[in-house]
Amino acid sequence: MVSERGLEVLRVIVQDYVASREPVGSKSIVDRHSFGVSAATIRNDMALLEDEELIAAPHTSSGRVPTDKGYRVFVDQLADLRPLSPAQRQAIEGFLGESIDLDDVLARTVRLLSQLTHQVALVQYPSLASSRVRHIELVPLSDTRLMTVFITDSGRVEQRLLDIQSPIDETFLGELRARLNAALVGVGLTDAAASLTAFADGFPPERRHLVTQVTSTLVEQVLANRQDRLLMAGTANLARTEEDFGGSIFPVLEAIEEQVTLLRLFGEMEVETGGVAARIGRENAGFGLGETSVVSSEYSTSGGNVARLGVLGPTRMDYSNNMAAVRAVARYLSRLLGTD
Amino acid sequence: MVSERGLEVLRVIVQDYVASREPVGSKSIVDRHSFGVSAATIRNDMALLEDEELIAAPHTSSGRVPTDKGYRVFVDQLADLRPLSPAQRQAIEGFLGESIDLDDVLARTVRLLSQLTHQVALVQYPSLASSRVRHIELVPLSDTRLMTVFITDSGRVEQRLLDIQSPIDETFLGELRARLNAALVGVGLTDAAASLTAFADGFPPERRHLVTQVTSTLVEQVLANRQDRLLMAGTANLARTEEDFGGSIFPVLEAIEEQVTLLRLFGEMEVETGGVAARIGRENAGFGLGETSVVSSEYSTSGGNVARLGVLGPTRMDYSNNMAAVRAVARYLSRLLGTD
DNA sequence: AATTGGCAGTCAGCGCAACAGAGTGCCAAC
DNA sequence: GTTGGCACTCTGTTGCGCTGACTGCCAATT
Repeated sequence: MVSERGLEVLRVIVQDYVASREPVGSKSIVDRHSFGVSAATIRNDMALLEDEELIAAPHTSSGRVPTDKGYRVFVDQLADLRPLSPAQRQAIEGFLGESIDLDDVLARTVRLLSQLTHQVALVQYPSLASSRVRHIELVPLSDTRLMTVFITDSGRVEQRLLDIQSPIDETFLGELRARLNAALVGVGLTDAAASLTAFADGFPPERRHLVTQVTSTLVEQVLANRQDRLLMAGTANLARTEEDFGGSIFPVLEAIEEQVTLLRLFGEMEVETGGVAARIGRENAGFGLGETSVVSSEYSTSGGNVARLGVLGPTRMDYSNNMAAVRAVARYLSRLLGTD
Repeated sequence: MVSERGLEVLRVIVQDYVASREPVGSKSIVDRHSFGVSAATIRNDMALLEDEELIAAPHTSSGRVPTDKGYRVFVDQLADLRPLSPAQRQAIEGFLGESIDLDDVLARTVRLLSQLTHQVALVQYPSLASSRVRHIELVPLSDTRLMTVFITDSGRVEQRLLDIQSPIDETFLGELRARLNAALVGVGLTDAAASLTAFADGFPPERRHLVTQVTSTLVEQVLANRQDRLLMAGTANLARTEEDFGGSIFPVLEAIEEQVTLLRLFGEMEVETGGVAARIGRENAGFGLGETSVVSSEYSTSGGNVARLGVLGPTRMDYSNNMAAVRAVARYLSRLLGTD
């Protein structure tokens, strides 16, 4: 069994390795940290840690490096998430405080997060599964063009253009608008599609065609809204930390472009201590990201929607700092969007 | 002076070097191409090409590599832009043909272009400097929330949310909407901001506050619209071609994230032969992209707006293929958006 | 004047051997 | 449980010589 001091040794191995990118040996541990014991003792502890597969030696005679399992223990038991400094805190508030609308808030958030962590930052748009229709607007642009605008109570707005055959009858458009809103405002997105498909039935045959065109466009908009989107920033950090990705960042860049992968990954993350979750190294192998870790947390909006935000980087990353930053930003964002 | 055959030698050096990534020597040239002369003769030609600084030798005794100037001559005089194959052409039409709206067209375009060229693809949103206001819509969302929607004749739609103090008077809102549209529809974006600042003067003092709030939001939207945006795809290709970027793709990823840089670069590009322009290697040094080339072309929309689209990759890229692809996509896109 | 074969010279890349340095594992002693 | 000591292992570096690829030049040829 690994002793108390053994875990402490694991902690400094993780810390030193993350800081220096070099395998850490028993000698350098006693030099840099005051354990009050000799290098030989540390060596004994390290032998135990190696038995538990928490650390490993790249070559027969070199220092040790944390394994994925070692990082896991570090994250779960050893990392101290000290709160951000007041200055950092103030930076967050100052930076996000000036935002105009939801898009702007999230765009600022993702940049902020990448600056705080020096990693690739990810922010998921609030999932709209549980949000409701707030308003539907039909705007005639010309004789044969119509714009449909679709607004949810989480502040998301989506518009689409629509070409129609016959010239638009303004009066009828007003009636259609009123009836659409009457039928849909307050309805959850999951049910909205169903309501829409039956909607045209209540109209006289000569109107059906137009109404069906409009409702099917709206159905598309509902479905498009359900698909989550992802914002990203800080991809240049991948080049900086390239060696840590086992030689090539190609699969990482691919996953980033293929947002679906990252969304699935987010979806599999569970909330853990302090609301911050981490997926480490090979735990992501199924996504082609075996040398990559993701740290994420949930945030919530006034509508009761939840979404995730986090950072992605090499397995060898500064978990303490990144988890603290993710937690702080998630909390602040929840507060900002909650008092809506 | 460089002879006719000398230029032919330059062409095969560029082609072979791009294909193999290895300096090409006189022997391999006579082996792979039928010049009908001996290696010594080719060597004489190569000596001349070197005098003109069109090629260079990495080491005293190795094959030659094109210089930036060599690529420039290749692009301007030697590259044959054979049209795409019917199959490729059909792929373009099939892929872009199904698009729904402007956003969707451009998103598909950029992905298509990166697939055709295996490089990072860039598509600029149509510059709105020369486009006009088509419609303004004010949508009350609740007692104290208003959404402003701003539509241009190039099909761009932008919305913003607005909190106001006093409850909204629906009738007045209708009047405001009508007067805004009367004053602005058809006005160019460059003049719209000016019209808006004076707009509130025509209203009674008790209405001024609300009107000013609305108009200043609209001014913001006008200005935001003038800022060009850029879509990108295929960044994973940077990892594939990494060695060609002098070791690190960091500055490239940085420039990509800092869209302003790329937009300035686009802005400096002149149209050349066949409508396709290229900026090669050190010509981009001012942007921190000294080992990067950009191939781009213009496309136009029905509103008379023009914007650029292109690809970005290492100096050592397949200019023939990329220029042909950029030209074809730009032409097809112009046709698609022109018959609007 | 252009082309050619021949030949000496240059340099990168590779394999090999030797070496220094860092770190471990183990053991006997405390 | 802890410590100092010692033999052992392995990496990374350096120096050396060799090979192969190419060039540059020259004198001969067409």
